[in-house]
Amino acid sequence: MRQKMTEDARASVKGKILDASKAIIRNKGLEGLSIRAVAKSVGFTPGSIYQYFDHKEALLFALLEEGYQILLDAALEDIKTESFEMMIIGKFTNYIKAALTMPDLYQTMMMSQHPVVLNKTEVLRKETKALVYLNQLLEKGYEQDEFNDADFKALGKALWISHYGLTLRLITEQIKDEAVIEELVKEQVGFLLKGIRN
Amino acid sequence: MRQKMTEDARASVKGKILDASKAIIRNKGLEGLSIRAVAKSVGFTPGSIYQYFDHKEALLFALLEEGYQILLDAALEDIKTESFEMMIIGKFTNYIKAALTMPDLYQTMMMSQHPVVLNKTEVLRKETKALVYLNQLLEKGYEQDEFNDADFKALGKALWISHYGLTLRLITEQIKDEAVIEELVKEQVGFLLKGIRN
Amino acid sequence: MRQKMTEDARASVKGKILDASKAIIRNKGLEGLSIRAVAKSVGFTPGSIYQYFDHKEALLFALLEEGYQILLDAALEDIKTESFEMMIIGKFTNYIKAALTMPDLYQTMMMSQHPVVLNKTEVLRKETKALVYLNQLLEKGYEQDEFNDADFKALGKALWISHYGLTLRLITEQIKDEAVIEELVKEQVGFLLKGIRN
Amino acid sequence: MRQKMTEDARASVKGKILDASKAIIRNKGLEGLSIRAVAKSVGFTPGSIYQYFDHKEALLFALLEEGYQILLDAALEDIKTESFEMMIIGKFTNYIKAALTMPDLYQTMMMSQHPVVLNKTEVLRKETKALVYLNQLLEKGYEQDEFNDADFKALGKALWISHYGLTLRLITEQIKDEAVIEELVKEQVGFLLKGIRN
DNA sequence: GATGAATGAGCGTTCATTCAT
DNA sequence: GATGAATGAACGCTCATTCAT
Repeated sequence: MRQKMTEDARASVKGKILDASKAIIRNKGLEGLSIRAVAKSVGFTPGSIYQYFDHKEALLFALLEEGYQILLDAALEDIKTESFEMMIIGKFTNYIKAALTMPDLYQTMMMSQHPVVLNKTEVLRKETKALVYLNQLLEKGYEQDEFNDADFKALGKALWISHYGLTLRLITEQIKDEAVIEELVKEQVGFLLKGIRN
Repeated sequence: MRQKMTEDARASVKGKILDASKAIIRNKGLEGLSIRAVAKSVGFTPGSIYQYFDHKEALLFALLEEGYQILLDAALEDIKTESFEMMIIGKFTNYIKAALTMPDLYQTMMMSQHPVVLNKTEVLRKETKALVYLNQLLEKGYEQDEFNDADFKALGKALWISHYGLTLRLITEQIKDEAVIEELVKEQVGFLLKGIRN
Repeated sequence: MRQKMTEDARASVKGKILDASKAIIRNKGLEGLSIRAVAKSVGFTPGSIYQYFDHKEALLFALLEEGYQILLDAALEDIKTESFEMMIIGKFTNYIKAALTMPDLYQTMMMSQHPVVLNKTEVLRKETKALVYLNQLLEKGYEQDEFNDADFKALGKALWISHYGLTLRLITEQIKDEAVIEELVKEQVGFLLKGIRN
Repeated sequence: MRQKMTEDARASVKGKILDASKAIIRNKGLEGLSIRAVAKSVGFTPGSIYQYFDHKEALLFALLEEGYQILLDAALEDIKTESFEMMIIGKFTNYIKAALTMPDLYQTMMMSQHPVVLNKTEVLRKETKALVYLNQLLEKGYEQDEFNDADFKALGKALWISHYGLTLRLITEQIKDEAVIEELVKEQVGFLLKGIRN
């Protein structure tokens, strides 16, 4: 019982550390994230952080893990729309908005070559969960006569890669206007679905 | 004459420094690039590097400049093909191959928010040279009846963003097999042009 | 309690650092004072100094602060004398002796144009504590009929400036003989008070 | 003959180097004076400076030499006044104004402990030329009944030391208003001569 | 006489990590 | 479990000076 409470406490402290880290990244960028800075922000001393995370890298991992969850949630969140195309557009838009709340983290995660991270983000050799879900959407669109027959797996991948490029451009070019973003998503998805629309 | 020889020598040393820098980036990543490491690699004292580059940033700039030129050359290089679609695919493939020879540099360049760099890479608000060129290709395809009427500017942008996402995925997922790459480009471009092909 | 002990230890280490710094300045001059030199002298790694002082400047500030206190104490120290003139001479002499124990520091402090330092040393636009105190002495001398009426504020300032010039000459010309110093102070003060002596 | 022309040319180049150095000191302070900076400013390369000055120190020497001459000229310059007191005040004022045109150099010169420099600036053990001249003035003032009998040597020294302190305070406190300066000199000299005025 | 590339030594500073308490 | 002092290794950078050309 005591054990369990301790576990909870541990998790809660870990959470505090992660939150502080995210705030630091938001304000000073990834290079601003130092163990010292995190410790100071949580009211700890540098050494104490190591009670919760073995290395700085472990902390970063946890951060990426969290970030990944947020993105996934954004993509899976239910959306009421008239058409599958609108739904896809809506989901991508939500996903992008989520990514834009943590640009540095998003870039780091999506470009990490660490096997554990890659395992979740890889899209060319395997499939991300989000990608699987996207394919299902396309197939349902076909079943309900919104789309023509097509190689939905390949199309889903093309859609994903396409929106990935867009997300990174939005981050780098610091475009935050939501209307503009939605318009860009619409265009990008529009061109890709143009050939299969009924 | 003497002047010019000196200029040449200078340029040659600069080249050596840049080459060493690229090698370091290739082996240890961008964070491994330190003035000390470069100096050691070319057999200089750290201070000597400053005879050729004012700051570390200046060295990085030169590196990006070089990289940008290589990419541009790859994209503009003449290609003999039967169709515009094949040409676009060929050019993207060449561009991507070039990018893959300098993955860290490519990422750094394309994600840099430094105004001078951004000025060359920006694509949402402005247009890169490569993008302008791509649009011309599409229009010519239209004039020669290969493509339907369409918003070529928007389509060009969509193509560019799409291949950009693909390039970054190839880098991150470390896919180097040229056949695979060409196949992926073909697919990606294929979906985008599907709707306007005659 | 534990807190306080730590505080003490900290202060003691800080003291060690300051002492080492003073020794270095004494032996190699102000330009010889480097974080590295200080660290080596106290048996630390350069980085460790930063646990106690945020910048090199902060270390220098602390040094000046200490020096300033020593000077002030020397000037305010009680002296038993028959006359106010002797008291003034005695105080100046003490002050100068104190300054001569830390010549570089004294010069640095008195010539610093840093606002925080200047705030304590400025004498033409404002008044130093020592100067205020000197004026009081002169006025008491007037009340007790040792001095004539005069513009005591201006006279105090003249006395201060005068002894300041003397102190710097003693430092530069490296005169350390206390008898000589006292004689010089006597002369200098003597000429300035000559006109108001009763 | 050729030899002589070369000597002249040498001197002229030296002069150019000295002028550039002074400009640098004026703009960036003494710490801004680097061989590189001087070389750049004269259109030379660093190495060339060493053809004219053996070390940086030699360059500094020459600078001090020049500065000393300027101060001396300022002090010896003829002044038409009604009284010796006014003349002394005038000469000190001129001297101070000259010093204020080269504050860093003045401080460096007056605080240098290098024997060659000290030989010219020493005032406690020996006498500067300016000091000898000041004593003559005081004696003439006595001969012409403006002043009482007194130890003129000591008084001259006191005057010199006093104005020296004032000059350094003016530099440090950055007071440049000529009216204020003259007033301060008047006061300072006034108090010292008060006791011997007829 | 001038060049200017190169050295060598040094500077202030930062940071992940360790470990005795 | 937490502390926080200390390390050790690195970083970018500056400068007086030398010397082959």
